[in-house]
Amino acid sequence: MVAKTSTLQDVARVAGVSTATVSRTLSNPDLVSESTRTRVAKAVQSTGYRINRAARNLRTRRAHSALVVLPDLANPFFSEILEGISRHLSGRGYSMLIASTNQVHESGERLIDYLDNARADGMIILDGGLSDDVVASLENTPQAGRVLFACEWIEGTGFASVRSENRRGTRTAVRYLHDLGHRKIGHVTGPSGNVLMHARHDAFVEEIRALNLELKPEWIIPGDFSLNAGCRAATSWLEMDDRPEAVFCASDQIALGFIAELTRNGVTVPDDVSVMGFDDIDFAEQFVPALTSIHQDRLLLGETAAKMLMARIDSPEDPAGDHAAVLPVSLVVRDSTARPKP
Amino acid sequence: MVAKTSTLQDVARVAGVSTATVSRTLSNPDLVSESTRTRVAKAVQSTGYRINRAARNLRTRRAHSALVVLPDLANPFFSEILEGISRHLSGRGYSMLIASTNQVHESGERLIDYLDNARADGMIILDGGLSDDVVASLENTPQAGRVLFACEWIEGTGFASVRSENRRGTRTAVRYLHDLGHRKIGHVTGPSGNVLMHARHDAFVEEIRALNLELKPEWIIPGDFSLNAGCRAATSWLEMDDRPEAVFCASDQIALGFIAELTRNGVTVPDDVSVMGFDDIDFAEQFVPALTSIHQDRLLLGETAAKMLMARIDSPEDPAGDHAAVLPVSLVVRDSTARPKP
DNA sequence: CTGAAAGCGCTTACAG
DNA sequence: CTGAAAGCGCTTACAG
Repeated sequence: MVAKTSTLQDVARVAGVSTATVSRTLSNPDLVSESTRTRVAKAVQSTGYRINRAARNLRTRRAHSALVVLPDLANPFFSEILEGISRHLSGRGYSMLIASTNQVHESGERLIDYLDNARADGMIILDGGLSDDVVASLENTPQAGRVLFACEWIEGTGFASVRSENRRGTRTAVRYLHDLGHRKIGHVTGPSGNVLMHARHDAFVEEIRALNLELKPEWIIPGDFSLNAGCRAATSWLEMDDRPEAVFCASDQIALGFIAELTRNGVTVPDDVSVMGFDDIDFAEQFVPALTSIHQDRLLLGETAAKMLMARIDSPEDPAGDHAAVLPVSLVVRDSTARPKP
Repeated sequence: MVAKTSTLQDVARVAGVSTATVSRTLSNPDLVSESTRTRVAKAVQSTGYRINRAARNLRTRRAHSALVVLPDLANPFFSEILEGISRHLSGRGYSMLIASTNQVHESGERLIDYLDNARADGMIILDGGLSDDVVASLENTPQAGRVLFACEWIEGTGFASVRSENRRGTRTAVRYLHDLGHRKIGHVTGPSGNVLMHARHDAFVEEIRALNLELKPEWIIPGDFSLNAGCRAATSWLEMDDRPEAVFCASDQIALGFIAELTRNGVTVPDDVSVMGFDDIDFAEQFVPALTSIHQDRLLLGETAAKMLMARIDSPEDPAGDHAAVLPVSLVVRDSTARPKP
């Protein structure tokens, strides 16, 4: 149909007005008389005009896009957060760019380049494990206000952030296991150095103390957030002389790997040991046994992050809304936890 | 450090050369004398110059980014494909934009706008379920050569595509179940109308016929690719008078839901029924029982798609490489399949 | 309400 | 090997 893409000039010529008027009609129709408006509309129709974003971006000094940074694209934990972010962004006419920290690193690119290069107006970072120099580059840029952390964060920095109630969720989990009647409760942690690992580990210990429960050092099993870490933790558990009768895992993936490995070794969950996770990923409900977990609203987390970022892009010095948001979590009881056997 | 972003002009001034020379030095160092090169390099250093992509994009008529279109961002099936795509793209200095078909639809945007707006130089579509008018708009644009389908495709169109060996994988699965000794084999299908559903369903029926096996109509259980579809299929299976003793599911998610629901009903896999999936997602290995499946190399699929797209962006009329690629799949035997009980 | 004109920051024939 | 100049396609004070 349209052989060549037409420009504002073409539309102006057809409509018999200036390019300025066409531009106004498109971005600010109120400034233009109704007759002009309809004339331009027709010209846009007949020419099949589409705005050239590169030109607009250059002129307005806006990229009209935001970058989302993940530690690892292959991790399904993030997909629903992306959905939430994308939903808000696309509603505002923004595009969503995606990059993973390992790839940015590999390709020799720097994260800050996305901002400096005018490729993105802001970024949402889902990785609290950035190296010190990357963090420094982010802090020392005039655009630091347009950098936001979600899920994870970096202690001691001033970046805006969104996260879930990690501490409260953890304490709720421990209390629930305690309420069931368990007195010997263990914990499989996230990766050492990770902020979520710390938040959940510390809250775990606090609640254990608050409940006056025994806590043997070996009941804290170091891991990372993966299925494999759960499998390894199960091996540790099996080798213990004095085993915890309930285990709170720092992620659902850990919990599922833990249960799978136990099942392979003839241990039954929850009859022999109660197991809980954190996150409430889709599979938690379908696993056998279905996993008791702490639910994170990942969609809301993504939407909130996008909303906060847009506020900061719109007015960097005085953004509307919060600088930090902490989203509620909830206990979801399923079949992987039970009262201890008498 | 750098108060204001500096431009090519600033660098030129500091280096005492023209902007043309700076530009050449940066993009085509060979065209420039060594002394100039070092002088410019120093000036770039001292000014903290970063190229403005919007300006370059406008001038070169390239967005230097590609769009990846998913049916649904929340589906973890795609995450590893994204990793593969992103890996190749970032190596070429391209950014990756992500959009989901439902959101594009909701926000009133059209897919083709990404191309028309000069936001993306090409797109990789992972959704064969686009509506007819969307497909038509894609076909009728001069940029149709820069649209590529991956995983799924649309029958009767000329778009380039990458996919896995769906038919061979399916026939391999059926033959494997037959080799184990099963003679009554059922199939839970993907969503009706989906190209993958058709490919796998048709190949299933063909192989059953080739092996001269009985196939009762009710042994073909309609589903979609989800866990829930698997649960529903299990209910159907439980209600049958004459049950298939082995079931090939069109996706791993189906297979896992199927097994979970059977387990809840006291049926043991593989003792009472053998179950297979397709995809070999991460969870397949960790499920109890670990799932026998057909492995798709999703990372390679993503990389191949990106490579093909880049070839088409580089030379639209005569792209290097294939117009269609079909990637090998492989059988992964685990614990969800076994010989029939005597 | 509308237009002429400048300019966003690059790249690239063209000429030397 | 290098520079002057045009131009990519928009937006936006400024003036009327």
